[in-house]
Amino acid sequence: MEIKELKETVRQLFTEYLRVNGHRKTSERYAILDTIYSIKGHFDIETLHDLMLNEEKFRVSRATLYNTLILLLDAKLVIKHQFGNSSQYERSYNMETHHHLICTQCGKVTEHHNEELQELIAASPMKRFQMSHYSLYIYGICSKCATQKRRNAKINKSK
Amino acid sequence: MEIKELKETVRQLFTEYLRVNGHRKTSERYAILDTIYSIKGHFDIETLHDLMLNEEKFRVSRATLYNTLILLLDAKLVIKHQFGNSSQYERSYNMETHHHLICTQCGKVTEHHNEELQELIAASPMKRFQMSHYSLYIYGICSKCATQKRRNAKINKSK
DNA sequence: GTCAGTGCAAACTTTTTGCAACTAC
DNA sequence: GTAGTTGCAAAAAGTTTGCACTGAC
Repeated sequence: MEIKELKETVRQLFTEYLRVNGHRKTSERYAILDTIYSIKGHFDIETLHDLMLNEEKFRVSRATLYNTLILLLDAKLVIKHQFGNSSQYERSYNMETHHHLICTQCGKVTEHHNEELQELIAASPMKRFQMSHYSLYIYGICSKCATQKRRNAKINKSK
Repeated sequence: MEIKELKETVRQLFTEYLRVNGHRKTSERYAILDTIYSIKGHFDIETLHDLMLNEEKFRVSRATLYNTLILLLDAKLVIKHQFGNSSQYERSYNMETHHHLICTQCGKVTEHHNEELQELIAASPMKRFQMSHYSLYIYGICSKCATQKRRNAKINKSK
């Protein structure tokens, strides 16, 4: 799906969500949704705020960002992660499910695809619990940090 | 393993960790470790602080709790979660791997065991990434909240 | 005796809240 | 016109930091 088409679709979904739940259609809300669906990876409130200001020349308060994100989470158009210090968000409509590799050394987050795993998690039988979605965070050392570590070990050895 | 035996083991592991890394063996550190290994589920700093004060009659500052938890994380005797508002911690030595079911309605967290899933995740091939551990958070509605929801829906209907 | 570790309070960061002004309906 | 929404600033909540004092080595 093209980006323009995608944005149109989520905009419609959001409109429907707002209608059903009796919320108002404000320009801020649509501008936020639009910006979010221009971002490929994760983002936090700070980044979103700056991006809207610089790229879209649209200024919204942080309070509105927090408020709107609650709606978007509820509308299932965005998902929330909590690695790092601040909450991270990510667009979720039409996104392939993916898992997160988090480097405990440098904090870098990369995506990891594994269909077999996805299916097994989705099909995992849970007593008395209705799953809506899930997050898998895999912690470890990324290749860059591993190389660095080996290099440091070598230096220390030769000292 | 009995709880007393477990505490003794982790105490030895921690001692070894402190020795190797040139840290001092303080009564605070051992008291914290001991309290943590008395807690079965998750806890946050606040809870740990109160528990030490009330159960063990041991007063430590929050700063020391944060400092010590960094050591315990590094020593792999504790793992950290980030659901909810504050960071959650959990003892990790000799613990069965488990996944977390998080109710998006009431925030309640329960454990979920699934060996097949565990093994598949542990064996999942990842390019250029050395996994150390992982966390699987499954979001949804717990049975209690689901019942509540059905009840509310019924009331609204009959209105 | 020395310096890592501790407690305390202040600082900082992220998120929430109260309120006046605004605007979608 | 009314009530939901916004922006702002203040407050709250969680975590980190600076500094004087303490105690492990």
